[in-house]
Amino acid sequence: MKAPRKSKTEYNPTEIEPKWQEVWEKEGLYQAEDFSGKPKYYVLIEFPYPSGAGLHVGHIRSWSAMDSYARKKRMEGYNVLYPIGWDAFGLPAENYAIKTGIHPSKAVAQNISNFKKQCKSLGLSFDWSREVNTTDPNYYKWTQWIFLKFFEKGLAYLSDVTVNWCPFCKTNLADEEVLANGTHERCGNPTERRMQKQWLLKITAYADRLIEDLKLVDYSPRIRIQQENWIGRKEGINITYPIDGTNEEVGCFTTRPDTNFGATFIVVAPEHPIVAKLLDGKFQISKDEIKKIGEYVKRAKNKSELDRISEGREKTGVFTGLYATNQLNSTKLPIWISDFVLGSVGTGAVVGVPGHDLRDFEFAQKFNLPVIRVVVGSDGDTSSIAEARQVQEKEGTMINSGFLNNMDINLAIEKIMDYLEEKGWGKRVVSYHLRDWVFSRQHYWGEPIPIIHCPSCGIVPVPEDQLPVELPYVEKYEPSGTGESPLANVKEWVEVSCPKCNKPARRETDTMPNWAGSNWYFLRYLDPENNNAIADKDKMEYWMPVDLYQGGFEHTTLHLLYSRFVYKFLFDIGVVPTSEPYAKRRSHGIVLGPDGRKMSKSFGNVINPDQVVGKFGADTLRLYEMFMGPFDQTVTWSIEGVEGCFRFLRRVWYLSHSKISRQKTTGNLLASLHRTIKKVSSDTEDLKFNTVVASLMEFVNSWQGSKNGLSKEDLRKFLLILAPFAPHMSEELWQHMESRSKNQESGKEKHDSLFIIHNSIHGQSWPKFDPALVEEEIVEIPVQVNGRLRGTLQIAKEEAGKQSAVESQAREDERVKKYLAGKNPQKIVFIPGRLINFVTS
RNA sequence: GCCGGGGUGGCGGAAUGGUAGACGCGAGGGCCUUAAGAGCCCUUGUUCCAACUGGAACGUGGAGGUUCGAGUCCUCUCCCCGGCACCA
Repeated sequence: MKAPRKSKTEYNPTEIEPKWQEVWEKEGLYQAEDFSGKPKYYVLIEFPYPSGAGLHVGHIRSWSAMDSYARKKRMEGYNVLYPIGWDAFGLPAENYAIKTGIHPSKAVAQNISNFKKQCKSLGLSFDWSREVNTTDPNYYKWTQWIFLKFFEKGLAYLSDVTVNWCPFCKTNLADEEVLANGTHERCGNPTERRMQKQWLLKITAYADRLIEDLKLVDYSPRIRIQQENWIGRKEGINITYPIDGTNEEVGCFTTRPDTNFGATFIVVAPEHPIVAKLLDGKFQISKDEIKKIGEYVKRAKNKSELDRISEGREKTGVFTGLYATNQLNSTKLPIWISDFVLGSVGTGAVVGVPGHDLRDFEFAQKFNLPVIRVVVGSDGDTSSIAEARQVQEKEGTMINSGFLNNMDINLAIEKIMDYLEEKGWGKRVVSYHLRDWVFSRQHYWGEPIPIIHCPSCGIVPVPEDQLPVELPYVEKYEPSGTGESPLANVKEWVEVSCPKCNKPARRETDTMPNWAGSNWYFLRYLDPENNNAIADKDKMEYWMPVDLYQGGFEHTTLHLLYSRFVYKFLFDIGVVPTSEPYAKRRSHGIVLGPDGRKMSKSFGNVINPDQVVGKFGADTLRLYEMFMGPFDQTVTWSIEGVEGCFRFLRRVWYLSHSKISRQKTTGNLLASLHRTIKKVSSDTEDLKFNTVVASLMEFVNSWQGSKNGLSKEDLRKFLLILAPFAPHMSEELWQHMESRSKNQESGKEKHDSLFIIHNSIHGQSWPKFDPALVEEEIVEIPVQVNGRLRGTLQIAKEEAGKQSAVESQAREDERVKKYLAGKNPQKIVFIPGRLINFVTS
């Protein structure tokens, strides 16, 4: 065949890619249409924090995969919404401002423009007309509005919370800023914990619904399980123990009341109310003891992370001198104080059952408290107190437990709960691992909390018509040094008059956490310019819920849970139309550097996507990111792999110019095309992008190996299924074909994009496969003797379904004969069209 | 410790309980070329027996089990990664 002109055979992505990006943008190809008659499909990716480092190849993995998915959906006739925006509040911008004096908004704008440029150079089909930015006052006006609604409904409240404090930097720290050894990541000094008034959101009020409604959505199992575990719902009972010689009692939460006959002590947290009363001298204990207790409590409360880590699990504690009574068996339980009991968990007090709980056992050992065994495990171990191995069994039988004896523990749990409730000694309760959500930050670069503190009226919400409370422009971003946000230093902003009584008052100077803006951004895409509401109701009605939400595993617990909570709240107050925001959630694995380590500047293993695009083009990069490995698993970057994808595309380019037949596509190649259409269709739907790419490659291999090549009609079909994965090249080749055929007809120059669906003569839409062609004419049937492969038959499709035909032909095979050795099989397993197995023994 | 994910050639990885290793990379050989590059063709799990056609055994972290048949299902166990971590 004649070699085509060089310019046509040379695959030059850097030339064709920017060209089509410009055309697509000019024609607004990816703008979603509100209220379109087509079925809607909302694909959501997690909007990025626009860091100074630019796009990470990890972003690109997720976004180009979803881009392919969105493109395919469009080609199938859906009205697809695939938007992007910027989650631009956050510490890095603030730290950068402290270092350089450059205002965060300026740095952020710069980073966004860089991100945008990078996105566009990848040909991602985002609807840029709906771009949102959490730091835009028109956006955060609504973040603040949501807060006011929470406040109005009593779900936002102020409370004393322990915070991480760096005494050296004089600032509060987020948990992420405190290293595992308890030091501040920036300055390396030990951090402390101290109490501070903070705003909290009552997410615990939604705990049950957040679990329950997981049934309504399609999340992958591991995501669902992680959410359930994070919420950590536990059914148990609060048992009360009267304190001897007082009118006081102490309540302990437990999930294992069956073991209560084995209780030998009670431990309360240093924060427990009874401790304060003790120190106030409300009970009859000596001054010396009070002093001792006071010292322990003080030490425990001030204990820094560093101290706690260095102590490990070593138990500490102090005896209060008080005893409580276990009303079940009238045992006296000494009351101790120890910091292994957390004030914020359960009732802040635990009943010690050292025979059946590891921590209680360690505590008992340390302070010589008795250990009683009340459950026998399935191993029949009844070892006595002295050698008691600590056991936290899941099943077993009760002993030493009065009326519970010989019962299965699960039955015993029910029985004793009934009994305790009947006697008025306990009350069934549900406890959660989930805590209320601390919603204050003492930083500059966040949404101001729209609250005013008035000396006479107290806490006063900023009236809605005064939103947004804009972040003032400041000169200094350094923390105030008192633990307040830098905003506290902006006198003219802080000092306002009270909206209620008009007297002088002060603004709240705390700002919201990074999560605030990202809780509801997917709603703003639906109506980004709206000044009267979060978004127009009809638009939300049309688009919600998000059909597919795709993001990283690291956001499974926090962001996903928080945003579901906020959305449910908005549903309850009638703002949004559905009870769950995301119909389907899938997560992707992270991309590691070529050395198998997490990409990081300090390792020098960061892959710069711009360089890859510059060398190989966006199509290659996108294809490779999907080919690397299973979408939901961690993958390692490989430069050789990128080259392989480039080679593949170049081969497509070459074959499209050279191996085209005037006749219809025949035989294997035709069957291969239809099989590929089938595979690409279903695997894309299942987000199995690595095998999508593999099947495209497989097809191109058979194209290359074919005698006559593809017909033009079938080349079009191939380009259509390639298009979501290599959009630029597909469009270029498509247009090239169009102009060749149309120039002959009409000489018309401009042609419709491959991505526009209309019922043209070429049927520009996602191609359908012919089921008849997908089936092989001649199939291979493996023949086994005793489950071992001894031969394969080539047999016509319709014959392969008949046992008689397959069996007789199989018996003819020399090797099969040899292994049967003249014996008649005792059994023949025949799976029609799949396999035959002779069983002789 | 708890929860989750994973372990398959030299490497990344395929595989509705039914021919393990698709596809890509790497490697070896050949063609093309003045040469280099690119491209094209062949080979490529291990071991052994054959010797150019082929055949056998072993083989999916390990040990058992279910099954005509197990990478896939069950039990136990080891290792790696991620998250949480004294949560009663």
